[in-house]
Amino acid sequence: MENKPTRVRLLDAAHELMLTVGLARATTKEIARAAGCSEAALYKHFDSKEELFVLVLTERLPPLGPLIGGLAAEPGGRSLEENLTEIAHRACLFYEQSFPIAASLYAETQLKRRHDEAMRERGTGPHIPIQGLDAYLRAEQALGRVRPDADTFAAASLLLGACAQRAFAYDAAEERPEGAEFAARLARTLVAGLVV
Amino acid sequence: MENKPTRVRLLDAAHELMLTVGLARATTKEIARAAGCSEAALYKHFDSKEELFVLVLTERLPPLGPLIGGLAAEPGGRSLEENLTEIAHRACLFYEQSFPIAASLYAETQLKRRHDEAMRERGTGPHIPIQGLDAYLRAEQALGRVRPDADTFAAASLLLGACAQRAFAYDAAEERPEGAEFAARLARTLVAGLVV
DNA sequence: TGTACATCAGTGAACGCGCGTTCACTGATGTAC
DNA sequence: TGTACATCAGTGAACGCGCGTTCACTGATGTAC
Repeated sequence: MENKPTRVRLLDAAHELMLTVGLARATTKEIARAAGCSEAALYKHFDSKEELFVLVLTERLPPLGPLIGGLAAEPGGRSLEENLTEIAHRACLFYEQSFPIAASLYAETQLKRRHDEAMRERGTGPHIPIQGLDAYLRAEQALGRVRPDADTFAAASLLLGACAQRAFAYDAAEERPEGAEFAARLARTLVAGLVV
Repeated sequence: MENKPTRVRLLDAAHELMLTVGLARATTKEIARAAGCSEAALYKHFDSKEELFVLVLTERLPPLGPLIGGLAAEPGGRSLEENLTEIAHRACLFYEQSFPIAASLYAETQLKRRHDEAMRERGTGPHIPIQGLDAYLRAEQALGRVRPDADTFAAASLLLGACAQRAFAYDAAEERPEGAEFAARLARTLVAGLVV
């Protein structure tokens, strides 16, 4: 198929199938076929189908936490609203990509528990980006660019929550709001508030 | 088991198993066992396992849209922040209950498409509450209780997004924020904004 | 009231199928002397 | 250089199992005369 190593082709194929047909129909037969090798070859590279899935989850889903953590380390720079817009934009892209796969774990609660455990041990997880954004906002607060009595955790939850929900709320609808513009609108609204 | 009709016991059992072991392991054998009848009886009441699942999805998941729609019809009353707190609180409970089941559809994209189609035809779906809250905020805007230049759609996305994300972001963590307090913090932050 | 038949909710046992996994094997490449 | 053996990535065919589904059947209840 391609000239990548078989192991990589198998991870690619599993990832692709999890997105297109879903976890439940991503069978070893289909994965092997998409990777251009035999099912037996799959078992030369991975102990089990479940191990392959866990590796896709931990290796293929891009981390959002570090990205936000970096910003928290050096607040200031461009305006608060500009920084929040960029964070929201990246979060939109991140959730768009990772949500469908992460969500499908709810169909296999046992696999989900195993994955949750693995994330907890590695100190990561879906609540980490919220913590990171919270930390960034507190750093801005220290610089006087955020109101001293503002609830930074609630603000972080609002911004990232909207980006995450965007990934699934428009699946049944015609189309979802475009990421960049959506991010800018969220940031502006969060910064300014609803009343004067 | 209980003295409800068999059909209802089967729906209950399917619902319960979807939550506990997940869609993938909610087999006809287990559902029948939990309902206290034979697998054959299941097929007397439902054409297929998939039909049973679709019925759980459409009949058992409480609607959030109407609840918010009702508020939009009569804005005013208590303060804006109080109204938003109540909406957020109810949204937290709603997503907590429905998210795990709705998410597991991502593991079976074919079943998901069928369910998306059914929702579209009934004029419902996960984006409807956002529209409803948007409409409510515009009504408050007309009353002068929301800034005239505020982005009501962005605000609705922020508030409900945070409530939805709460349902899944804390699964791997120790515990999730308590709903009522979380709702109040979100509402206050959204109303007031981050800068003066 | 008794008899004959119809309807209904439900069952135990079997069916075929597709799944994850393993088996014995192959052909190509590397290595020791 | 030739020979003998080791290693390695990979295969085709089979395995047993659990799944969704169907089959022929049962016992209880209703109904006509």
